[in-house]
Amino acid sequence: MALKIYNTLTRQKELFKPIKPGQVTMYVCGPTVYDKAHVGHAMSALVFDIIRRYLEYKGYQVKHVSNYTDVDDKIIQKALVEGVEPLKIAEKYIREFDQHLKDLNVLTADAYPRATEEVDHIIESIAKLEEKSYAYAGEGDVYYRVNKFEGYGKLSGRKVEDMQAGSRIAVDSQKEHPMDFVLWKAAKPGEPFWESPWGKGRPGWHIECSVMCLNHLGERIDIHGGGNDLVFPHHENEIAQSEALTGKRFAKYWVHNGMMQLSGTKMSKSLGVLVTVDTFLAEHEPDVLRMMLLNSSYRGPLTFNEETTQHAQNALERLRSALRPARPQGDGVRDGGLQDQADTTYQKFIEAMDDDFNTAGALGHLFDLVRAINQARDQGVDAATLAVGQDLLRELTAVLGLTLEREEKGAGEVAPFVDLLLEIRSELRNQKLWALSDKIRDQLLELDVVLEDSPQGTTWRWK
RNA sequence: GGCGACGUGGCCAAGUGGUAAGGCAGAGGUCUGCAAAACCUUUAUCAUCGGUUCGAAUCCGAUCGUCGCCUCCA
Repeated sequence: MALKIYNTLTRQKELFKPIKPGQVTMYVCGPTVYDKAHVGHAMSALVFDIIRRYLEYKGYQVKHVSNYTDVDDKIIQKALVEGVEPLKIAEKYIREFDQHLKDLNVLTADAYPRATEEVDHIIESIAKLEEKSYAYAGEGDVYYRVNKFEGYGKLSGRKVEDMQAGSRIAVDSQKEHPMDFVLWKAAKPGEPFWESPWGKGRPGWHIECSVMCLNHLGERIDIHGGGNDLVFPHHENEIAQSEALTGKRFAKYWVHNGMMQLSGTKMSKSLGVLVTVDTFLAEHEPDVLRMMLLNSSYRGPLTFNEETTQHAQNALERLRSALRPARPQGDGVRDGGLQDQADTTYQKFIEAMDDDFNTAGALGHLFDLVRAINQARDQGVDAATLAVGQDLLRELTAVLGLTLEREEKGAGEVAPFVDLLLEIRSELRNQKLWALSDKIRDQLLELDVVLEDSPQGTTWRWK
């Protein structure tokens, strides 16, 4: 079976063939750290986490790098307002984001480079671009000469002429052409700066990614990812820079995730329309967000609201229902067709995921397995038989990054006491003392312990 | 104005030529002392119009609508 990935560059699904067999290099654009992260940022991280997990599941060795933009206008502005060093601001939000990634069960990347740590390399690269006359300086700034790069616009499908027509681009007097973009920004008084051949200044936004990519992953990479709002100009400019520098095709597959929508528009920091990761995690478990993504296409927009969140929570519970143990004193019925269903599920899961990470389709197949497992349990199969389905479910949900089995708060210590209560309640029920036995059930529920009676006995679980 | 994505049941959503997966919600039922859970049954002709075809949600064209990018943005 072969994996296909939608490539923004060619606008079609392509057979995935990494540059080096068995190995994948993946660079994902991370956030500019000037404020708290919102669930849209988390979405991007989660999408590429799922992609990475699946690639690894398929046996690829993945080298994953994701950056932080830790110097730019907004960070400087925020620092000014708060009266602290810009780097402190960046540091604070990087730490927060790191913690979010951990909380969201995102696998740790091989490197998290920061712009400010690579300034030497950035300067070298700009100088090299200048040498090759892809760049020119003007009053302390350095610009990229867009018309010098032939393929400019190939990723976003625009033509330089068309964009000129749109009058939204402010014409900068230093620029030879309105579409030229800044590689190096001269420092204004009070701004952080680094010494360079063009004077004191700092890197422009686009160059850092080209340079960090080059440094950490090489001249050519397999997958370059980010939100689809980065296609233009950011990724277009990265291509222009990197390919001008190396003379080689930069990224083989450009992968972009859709935007998180809130009340009909893109969730965005600048618009102030957002739900922060903190807010979300205060009310929901991390898997809920992941579940929302899994139930839709990573490339399309994703509506975020109370309803879609609740749906995701409920769907998660449904997956978990399959992992409940076999009935106590099950009569040991064998099979129940679980093995067949497991085989089918596995095959269809792979098929769906191979089709440009069709997680919604893959989930659908997992739910078929869930039903089969629950059916088998109802039929009274023994634990070993049930495990055939459950083990596969655990394996495949793990590929998606879901952690179905939660750390139960002190379950070990509590269990004997709950079991004792169940024993007493069982005796009460035998004597038909319903009021008392219901009281035990109700009060345990208040402590988040759910009792479930069945003809074979009573089981309990955490709510 | 330019470029792009999309429009499937109450909601989310899969499905790219042969008469519509799955989840959530709803209804009915099985089980149960009751409840919960689970299980069973049940709810669509795919934005609109036209075309191609023996046959289209699936291909082509037009229309309407939604969203993104074109300025910082995951």
